[in-house]
Amino acid sequence: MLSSTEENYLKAIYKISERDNKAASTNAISSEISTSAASVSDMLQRLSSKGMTHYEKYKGVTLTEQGNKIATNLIRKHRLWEVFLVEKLNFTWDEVHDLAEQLEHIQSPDLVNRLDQFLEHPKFDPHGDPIPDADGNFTHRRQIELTNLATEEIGTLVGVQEDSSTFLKYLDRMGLSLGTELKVLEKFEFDGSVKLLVNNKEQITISNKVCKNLFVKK
Amino acid sequence: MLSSTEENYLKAIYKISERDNKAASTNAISSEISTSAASVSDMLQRLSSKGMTHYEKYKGVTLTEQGNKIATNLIRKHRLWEVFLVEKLNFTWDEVHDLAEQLEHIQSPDLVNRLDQFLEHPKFDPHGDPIPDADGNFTHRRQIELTNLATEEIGTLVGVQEDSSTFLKYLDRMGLSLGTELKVLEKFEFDGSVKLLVNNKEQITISNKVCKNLFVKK
DNA sequence: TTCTATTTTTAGATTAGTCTAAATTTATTA
DNA sequence: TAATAAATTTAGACTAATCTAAAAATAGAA
Ligand SMILES: [Mn+2]
Ligand SMILES: [Mn+2]
Ligand SMILES: [Mn+2]
Ligand SMILES: [Mn+2]
Repeated sequence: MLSSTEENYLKAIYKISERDNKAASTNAISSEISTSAASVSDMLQRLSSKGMTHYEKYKGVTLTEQGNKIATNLIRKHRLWEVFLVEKLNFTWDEVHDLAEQLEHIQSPDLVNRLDQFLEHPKFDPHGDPIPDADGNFTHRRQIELTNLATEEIGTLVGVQEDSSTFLKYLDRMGLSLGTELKVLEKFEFDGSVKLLVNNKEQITISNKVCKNLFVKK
Repeated sequence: MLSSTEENYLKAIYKISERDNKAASTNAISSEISTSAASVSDMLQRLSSKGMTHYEKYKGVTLTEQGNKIATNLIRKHRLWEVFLVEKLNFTWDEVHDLAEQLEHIQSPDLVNRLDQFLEHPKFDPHGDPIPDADGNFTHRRQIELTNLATEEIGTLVGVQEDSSTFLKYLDRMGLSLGTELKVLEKFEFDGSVKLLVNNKEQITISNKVCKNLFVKK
């Protein structure tokens, strides 16, 4: 049984390895969880002695099968709780992440599966991220960055890269939510901003930075 | 903001003070939370310096208004989560306590009230214990120990003293649950055991120890 | 009231997780 | 390839929470 702290390290390693497709470096973990590199270095040795990670000094760290299983299960719990908070308790999508960060550490063999059943086995969380099943398998979805949509092409918003509260609130203000249909009207080469037709109604212009954080399905 | 550990001390102090109607002693707390008296003594000084308790060396400890508020809110959260687990996730009443012990420490100003709303403001938890409202007020119910029911009297089972899994499972086996109607058929003076008519159907005999753990409403 | 038993507190040590500063290793650049 | 920069690890210290053993205070009994 791992502590919440140890679990958070596993999650960070999982996230970084997936993003960069290589072993997670001490510094990467350090900035991911806002902890000093010295503390991270220390923890990596402990996690390895517990069989959670493969670690060679100065070479970075990867998850063992066991570590991967725990990390995946944490993600499963995190995302299921987010669905619960939005669907059942009517929280908004920008409010649930921090709460899920706490709830994902609740220890119970049964709870997560009962929650899954209660929510009717959702495949995606409120931010469009896939929820792994009990065996750790993710539903894969063909999605592309909005920046890769050509002029006149149409896509449906299915996910976001970032899930900071400020970004999500900005999307709400712009009338953008998961399922929204977007048509690219014009792409401005100057700064990469894009003019969109939203749900065949309003026209809005969003910056390149926003574009890069939106995933659509053609 | 207090740690889970500190919160558990406040809960223990609350529980003991209520039960014994006096300041909680170091030893009482020690046995309540299975921690050495030395550790308790140490923690009591810390809690007092944080304004959570009134503490005088060798004289025991009581909660301040602030400490009381936090303890009451923990009980509120604990019991609401128990209702959630039983009503929504179909856990049995003997499975939920340990999970609620974890869930009660989730920090969120909003969560508990939304949960309360989602559950439609339950007044009692699955063990018949009252759930305090947002202001800390408990619903009081006139209930008596089953041992105080005379022969031929009828009562409805509304609560249990103990909520250990073994006791609750025993009650399940005997066909006893909250709401069950009980008629006292015979009281055996020899060992204090009692013969009951359950829901006007079966007859069972239960020990004095069991009797003392059951609350009924006439 | 005085001795003894019980309760409580203090002293000193331990573990997890963290930090800063210093040392070491690896990577980059001239 | 040698010097320098960056990344990583080690050393040493701190806090929260715990323990055991010892000291001190209180309560109970003779
Ligand atoms: Mn999240
Ligand atoms: Mn999410
Ligand atoms: Mn309980
Ligand atoms: Mn209960």
